[in-house]
Amino acid sequence: MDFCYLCFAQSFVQLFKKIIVHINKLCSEPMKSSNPTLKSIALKLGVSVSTVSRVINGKSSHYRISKETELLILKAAKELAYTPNQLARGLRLKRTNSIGYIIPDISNPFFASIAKSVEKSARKFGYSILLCDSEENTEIESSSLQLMLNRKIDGLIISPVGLEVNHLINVAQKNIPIVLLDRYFPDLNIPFVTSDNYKGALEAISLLIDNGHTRIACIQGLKNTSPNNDRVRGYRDAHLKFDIEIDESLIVGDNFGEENGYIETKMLLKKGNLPTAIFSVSNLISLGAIRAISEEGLKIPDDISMISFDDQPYSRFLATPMTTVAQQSNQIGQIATKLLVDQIESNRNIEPKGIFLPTKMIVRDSVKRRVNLNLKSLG
Amino acid sequence: MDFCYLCFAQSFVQLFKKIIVHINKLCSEPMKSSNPTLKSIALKLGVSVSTVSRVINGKSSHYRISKETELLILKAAKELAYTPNQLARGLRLKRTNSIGYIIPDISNPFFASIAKSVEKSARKFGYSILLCDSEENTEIESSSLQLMLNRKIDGLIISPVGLEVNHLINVAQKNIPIVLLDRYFPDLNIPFVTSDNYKGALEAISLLIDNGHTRIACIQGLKNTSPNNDRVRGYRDAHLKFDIEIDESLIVGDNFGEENGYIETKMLLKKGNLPTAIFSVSNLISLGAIRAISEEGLKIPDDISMISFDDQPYSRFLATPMTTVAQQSNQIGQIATKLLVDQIESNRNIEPKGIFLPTKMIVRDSVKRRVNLNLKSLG
DNA sequence: GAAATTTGCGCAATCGTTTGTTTATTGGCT
DNA sequence: AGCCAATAAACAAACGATTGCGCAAATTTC
Repeated sequence: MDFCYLCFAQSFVQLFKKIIVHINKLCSEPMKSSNPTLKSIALKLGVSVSTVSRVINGKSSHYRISKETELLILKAAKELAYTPNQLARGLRLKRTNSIGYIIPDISNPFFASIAKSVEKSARKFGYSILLCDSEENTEIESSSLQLMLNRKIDGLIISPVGLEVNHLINVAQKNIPIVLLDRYFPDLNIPFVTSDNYKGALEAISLLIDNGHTRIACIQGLKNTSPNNDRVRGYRDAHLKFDIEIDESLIVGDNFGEENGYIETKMLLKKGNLPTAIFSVSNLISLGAIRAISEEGLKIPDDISMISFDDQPYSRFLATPMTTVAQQSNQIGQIATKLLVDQIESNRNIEPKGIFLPTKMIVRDSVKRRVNLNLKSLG
Repeated sequence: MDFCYLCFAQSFVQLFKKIIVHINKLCSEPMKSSNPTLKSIALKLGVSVSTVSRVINGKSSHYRISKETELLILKAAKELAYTPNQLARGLRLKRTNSIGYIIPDISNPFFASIAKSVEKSARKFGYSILLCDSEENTEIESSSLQLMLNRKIDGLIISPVGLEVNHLINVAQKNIPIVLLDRYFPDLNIPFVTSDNYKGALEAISLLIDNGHTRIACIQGLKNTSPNNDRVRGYRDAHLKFDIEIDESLIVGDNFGEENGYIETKMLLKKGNLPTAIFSVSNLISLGAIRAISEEGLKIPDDISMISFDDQPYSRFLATPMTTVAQQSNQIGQIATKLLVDQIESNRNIEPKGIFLPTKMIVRDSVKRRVNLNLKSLG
């Protein structure tokens, strides 16, 4: 093995480069007192980054790090108040411990209380929430979803606007866990959690009919969303069950907001042949309806009876304490989160399933008993 | 320069290693049809990753990329539906376009409606929201904050619990933009947005006094939070202004929840020497107070008058339409977000400032005019 | 026709972690 | 003395994007 100038020169150049790099590093080091990283701990202790990482992640024994070194590192980590950079972690691990949460209106108390339980459960499971309010707008929903995907959420909980589903199918196909909340798609094989809206509506209308009402208006929410569809279906089937003809002109409205309730009620009351009762499909609609009714100088339930979906803390304190169909918003949020986390952590070999939670009729004073000739003749 | 076996062997080994690595790469390539990255575009087109990055970021001209290459890359990006991995981006850029948002109770409609405007404004400015509900618990607040910092939020909007501020000072010292919302700390030099709670309360109590009330109970929210402090201060100063003695036993309660309102009202009503009016410091407290009052068989305003802080959509429809002090929740959220984004994008050479938004008295039917002997004798 | 400039793009380091693979050291055994 | 195994920790390659610097080839200039 003779000495060789060429090779020597080459390796010398290599070495030189490395030295330069090193010097640069060292020079830039003093500046970087900002955030403690694995590197700063490693540097301080003269060990390697990997060793620090292993100790911090509690893998010392598996990688045979000596107790001595371990304690040293742990101590330094505490001193520097080290916390791992979750961006870097997420990048490497392909797992961010965050879940996306998209709802149509966070200011709607119904969604707000669900949001509370979702956030709480998620936190319990160690996940953070990335929030988006879609404003019942498919485009906002879709673009926000994309943003969340770019942020590499581990899963998605969404109350979709519902008119467009391609972006959701897309997510499911990418094998990203997803749970629908409140609104679902019967044709899609995506797990969901919602109230048994059909049964809730059926009971509500039955109650009205039992009390002698046959002309019952239904103020709808957003058409083609499952809660609305199911509630309207319950409305219809109750009529069928009691053999009462449905007056299609009494099924009105097209969104879940207060304005909708107000306008539609106004119009109902201006027309002749008044309904004797109103079935309002959401709490916000009810507020609008109440406004219209009181503006027209009518009284609930004397002039017109009313049942509202969604129970709220204030429902019992309204001018006429409202008879409502209560949903278990707490449960909905909790179960949805659990379902999602299960999917995430089991690498989704779970069969997607839909869950319907029972509703509860809360009878107060907004329904008046009515002597009804039609029913009598039926009997 | 002679030939040298040792050197040759060494470099040969090196080369061989590299080749192995390369083969591995190539073999793993077909698997990776998952998410399009800069690399996959680069590979497909036979250009370098950097070139793709520059084109995608619209820096083609600055880096003299030919129109031809640019179009090719743009086309491929569209075909593959490329979207940048925000984790990687954030890691490199030290900027995530996300802001942390911590509130004590998202199910409280007051906070829910602020949340709505915060989310909306943030989205408008191109930021995503990381949400946390602290449940009025300092520890949850503090640990969630740490989590958000680890996720490298660009800034923080928080309605702090308020009993402990070290974690907030910490954030400010790290030069991370922060805006306090609803609750602020007079002693801390941190920007905030809140209602003029003092003036709102002053007006409310003045209204009550004008109507002949002198025994006015005040049901407080969480002590030592600025909204509570300022409202109670308003309560006191109104008494001072009208030269009415303050009965300390009428200032009760200790949190913003419904239960608190219920219990404290119950106790007030059980004691002798009833107050003639109640000033309730939050909407939830009012609901509890109403519950207690109706349970005791009393009527608002005939038996007892009431003014509540926070106006809600339902306030006007309550059994007795409630006279309230309305806050501009929409504005609060918007301004707080704007303030934060300004800080973030200007590298915070902005002088921290506090903003007080005016409240508005909404007079309804919950205050009864009262002939008051004390006042007469005063006059 | 050589030198200087421009054009077009690639190399390689970096952000902070994680983890499979090496390397160096030591002690034990024959 | 020589070999093997165990121990303790470092090396280096990812994850995906950004960016300063540098290098060829093509073009212009003198």
